[in-house]
Amino acid sequence: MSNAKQIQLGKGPLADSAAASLAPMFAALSDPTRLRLFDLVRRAGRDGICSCDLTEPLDRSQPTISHHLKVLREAGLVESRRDGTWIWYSVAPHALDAVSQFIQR
Amino acid sequence: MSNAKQIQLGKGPLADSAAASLAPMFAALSDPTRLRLFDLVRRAGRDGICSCDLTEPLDRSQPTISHHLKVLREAGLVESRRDGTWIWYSVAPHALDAVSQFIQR
DNA sequence: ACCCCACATTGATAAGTGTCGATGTATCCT
DNA sequence: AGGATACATCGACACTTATCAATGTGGGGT
Repeated sequence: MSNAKQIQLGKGPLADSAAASLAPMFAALSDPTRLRLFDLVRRAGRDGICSCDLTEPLDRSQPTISHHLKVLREAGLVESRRDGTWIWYSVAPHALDAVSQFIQR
Repeated sequence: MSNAKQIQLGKGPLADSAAASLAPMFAALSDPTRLRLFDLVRRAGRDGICSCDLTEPLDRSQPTISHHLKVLREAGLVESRRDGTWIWYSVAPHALDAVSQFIQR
């Protein structure tokens, strides 16, 4: 199932509900560490990237990375897939569609 | 003079400095009230919109709106122009260029 | 000079956030 | 079963933030 929210961006002023749905996505990208984290995941493409390969390049503790990944996941920007001991993260399909739609409008 | 930061988005992983420059822009849009505020300013086009016309539709106090406008201004997203007693806000040129560039990359 | 209006700033408060060490949990291997 | 590894959760801390009432500021108008 998809975690993506259906955000209705009509032609009129931005609705209260649309703003409430959009804001968390921007919030998920509002931290430098999380931005780089998302960038690393995105670069990994379809296969995704193992969480264990994210801790070192970002110079943060394992719990901190885990926390940020959770934020990205709950914002619907990334997905996780379990593979034995490892967990692979990849960009959720249409992750940035709503954001992109708002930006160019 | 322009308040826009020159953000270098190369081909490699998102640099620490780029993330640090980009994050505040996302942060400026990470609040529902501020999102709608920015949307209202953007809809006003070149002429801009008076601050006094923003308080009522957003259902927030005057100091709160003033605070949010300051955040948007310091993020380089909007500009202000004084006209007697009133202050007119408009979208800064190329305001969302860096954000847009990051999104589609 | 005076008052009114538009807006900014201050101070306060409640809530949220980034970070880490410690601990918990799940999976694999032997 | 027992140990090792990958990841999540908890608890704590310092810091930030969204909000408002009260107050400050600065430009008209009379």
